[in-house]
Amino acid sequence: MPTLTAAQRREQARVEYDAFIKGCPTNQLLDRLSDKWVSLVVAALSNGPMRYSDLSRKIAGVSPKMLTQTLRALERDGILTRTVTPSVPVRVDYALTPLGSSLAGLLTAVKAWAETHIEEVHEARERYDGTPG
Amino acid sequence: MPTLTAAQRREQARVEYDAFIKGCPTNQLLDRLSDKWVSLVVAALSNGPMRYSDLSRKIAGVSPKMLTQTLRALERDGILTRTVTPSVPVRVDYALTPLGSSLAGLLTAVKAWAETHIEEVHEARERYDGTPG
DNA sequence: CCGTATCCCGTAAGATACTG
DNA sequence: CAGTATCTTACGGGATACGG
Repeated sequence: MPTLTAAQRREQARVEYDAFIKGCPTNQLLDRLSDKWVSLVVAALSNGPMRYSDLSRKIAGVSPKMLTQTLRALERDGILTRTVTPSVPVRVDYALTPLGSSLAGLLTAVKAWAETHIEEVHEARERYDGTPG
Repeated sequence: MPTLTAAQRREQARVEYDAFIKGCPTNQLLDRLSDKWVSLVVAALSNGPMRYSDLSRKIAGVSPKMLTQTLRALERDGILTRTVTPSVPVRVDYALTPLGSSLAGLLTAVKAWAETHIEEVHEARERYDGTPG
């Protein structure tokens, strides 16, 4: 392997990395799951099906755009189902699939971890911020 | 409660939401954890301490900026420690704290979920993409 | 070797208005 | 009610060069 610039090495590393995650799709999915709205939507639905307006109310501050975008992505991945009832007005229900439920369990565990350890994190931050140097 | 515009209601909802996560800091931490680089760094360190250059090699494609930024944030939150050995050249080791290790366990579980269910996700995507309308 | 500092750009995502 | 369409803006994040 000849001499490479830092940029070339980084580029090559990225290509190898991309190739790697084709065989080991962990990082692809981790990427998808590392999304604020995904966590919130899945957590919200873990208590049972919800309508679009229910979700937009529960996940306060979410714009219709992001909510729809997130719901579509999760539907595509088989995490949740979208059920349209052609009444007037239209009614749409979102529910976790069994696949989604199993994921919700893990995200709930992370949520519980946050609840349990938030004080330690706060103390760590004060310690860190208070350190002069 | 008087009539509010959609914007006003959204604004108010966001304020309440912010107030809510002050008492229930779950979402704050979830936000922090919902980061691609956080997941990768914590996962990388779950096998033991690593030096800066080790991390930048293992987490292929990461720029020095993002790596440092992520490491500092996690250090501040007490997730990992940064140990400088004043040799020449300088040596810096990063290691998970017990707090970080407990988190790593959960993230590993999510990672395992991804590995287990990636095929289902792929099938779901093909089904979704193949659906004409 | 371990970063910091700077520039810069693409895009994620919020606000807003409108439709079936 | 359940979204779509459009504009705009902030900022995440990459490239690069340099300092301790």
